[in-house]
Amino acid sequence: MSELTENAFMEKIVSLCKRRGFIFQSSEIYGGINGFWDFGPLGAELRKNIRDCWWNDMVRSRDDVVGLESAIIMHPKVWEASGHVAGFNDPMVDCKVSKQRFRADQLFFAAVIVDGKAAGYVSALESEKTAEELQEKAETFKRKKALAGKLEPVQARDFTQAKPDEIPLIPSPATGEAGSLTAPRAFNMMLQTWVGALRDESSIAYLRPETAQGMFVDFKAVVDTGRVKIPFGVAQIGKSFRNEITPRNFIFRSREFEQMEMEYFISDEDDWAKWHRYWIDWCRNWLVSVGIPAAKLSEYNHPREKLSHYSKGTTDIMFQFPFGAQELWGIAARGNYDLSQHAKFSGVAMEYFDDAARRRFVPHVVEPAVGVDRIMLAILCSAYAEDEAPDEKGKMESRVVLRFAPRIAPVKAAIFPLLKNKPELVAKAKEVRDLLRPHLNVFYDEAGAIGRRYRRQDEIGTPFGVTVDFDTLGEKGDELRDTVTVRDRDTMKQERMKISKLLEFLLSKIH
RNA sequence: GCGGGCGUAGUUCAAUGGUAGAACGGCAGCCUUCCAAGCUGCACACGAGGGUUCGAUUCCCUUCGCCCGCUCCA
Repeated sequence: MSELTENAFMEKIVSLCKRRGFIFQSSEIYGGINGFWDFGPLGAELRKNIRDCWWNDMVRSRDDVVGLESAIIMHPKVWEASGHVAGFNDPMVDCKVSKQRFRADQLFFAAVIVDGKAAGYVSALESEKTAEELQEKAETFKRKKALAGKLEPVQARDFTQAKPDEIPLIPSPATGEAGSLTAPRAFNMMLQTWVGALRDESSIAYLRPETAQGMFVDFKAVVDTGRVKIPFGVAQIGKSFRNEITPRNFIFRSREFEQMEMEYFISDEDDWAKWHRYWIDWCRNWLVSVGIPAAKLSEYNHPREKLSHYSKGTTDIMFQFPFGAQELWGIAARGNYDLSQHAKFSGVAMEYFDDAARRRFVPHVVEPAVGVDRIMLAILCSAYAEDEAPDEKGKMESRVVLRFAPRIAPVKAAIFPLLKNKPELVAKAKEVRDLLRPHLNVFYDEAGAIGRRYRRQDEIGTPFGVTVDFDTLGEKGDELRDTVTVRDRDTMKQERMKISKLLEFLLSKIH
């Protein structure tokens, strides 16, 4: 696809999601708020299905994974231990001309002083020889300006020490020209609030930027009570918050999002790479099981030099979004960094005692982390299709259809009376609805021509349409009495079956 | 956060310095024996705030939001 059609494709997804009640801009009546989304009736169903599938497959179907729901707001020290507080408080400086951004404490500058008078400023980024670089730049500066006199040795300072009246005079390391640098600003990606009656430094708390820390902080509690044996995992689904500078690409990057994370604890002597691979494969298979085509998935291994010092390896499962291949699921081997950090900060030993080996150790961890929102978007992008369907007169017309995997579809089956002005059809159709409703999310619709009703369901991805017609009532004899037609969303083919077989049939297709 | 583009019914679009139309969609009714049929009726919009003006959806400013490109993504 060309760039234009990729963008057009996204716009179709966005407007379908709005039109059919999957996704709304948050607070729309007040003009909206950037980076937050609401999920309408069908969106809420779709997300519930995503969460339920994950939870069933990740937790309930396994002997070695247990669930957890930790609080969104935790003790502020959690985020000091995890590194989020320090990592988020770096003051940053923007160059308005080059659009580059620098950490203020890594951007150095010095006044050029000739014969005791300040002639201007030079700047350089932190390196092994920042001082020499500044000295050389000062000499070049003096030569270019043809200044006579004695150049004093430069005194390097970092940008956090720049006085407000100096900032406009300091050249950008990117352009060499002064006047384009902003004052240092702190970019703290954590949303914060105050807990309790007082609003001061001591009452600051953060909305979690990831759910993972809950599993680490509660590690001992789970081990002591959960009857778990290494290797084992702790899984959690929940909202997380990051004050993203640029939320973009619909729900791909937002400020409030929902994560599904699992920390798989293994022995420090176990082969982490084996488990890393195991979970990458598990995640890929799971994605395929919810209807994401394997052909749109790829893997990206983070290069060693870019990994955090504690990380042994991180692999992202990438999905080919309309706006490019982007991270969908990150599988990180985090060593024992997190547990060790919490042991250090809390003073509580984060160890596991291996009864068989009579040995105590800090487990290592492999973490598959994914967002409900990104999976939802990947599913929507994978499912969207336009094909041809015949109209009443047999003429081909284009049809919009969401080809959701049945297990993920918000509505599993729609129930229709062929005509709504025939009370017998309506009554029978409602009977069928009531038969299925305790087991499946079904939708009853009698408004409009039957073809229109099929199309409406196509657009929201309902895999099956069940129609009650005159044959159901026995118009053509007992052979067909109490049979209905079941129409397949993708093939548009119909199959007639006994109402008594209907539930069994649908369940077999859906699970 | 920076630069560019854009904000009109649910959606996709039109028109206009004198307070807005269409198509599709929605709802109700009639009709209709399987793929968006037809007829009738109904509801629904100028993102927000300020300014200029006798009068602003239209011009200007601000703001919010969306899209694109940078940046960011620990």
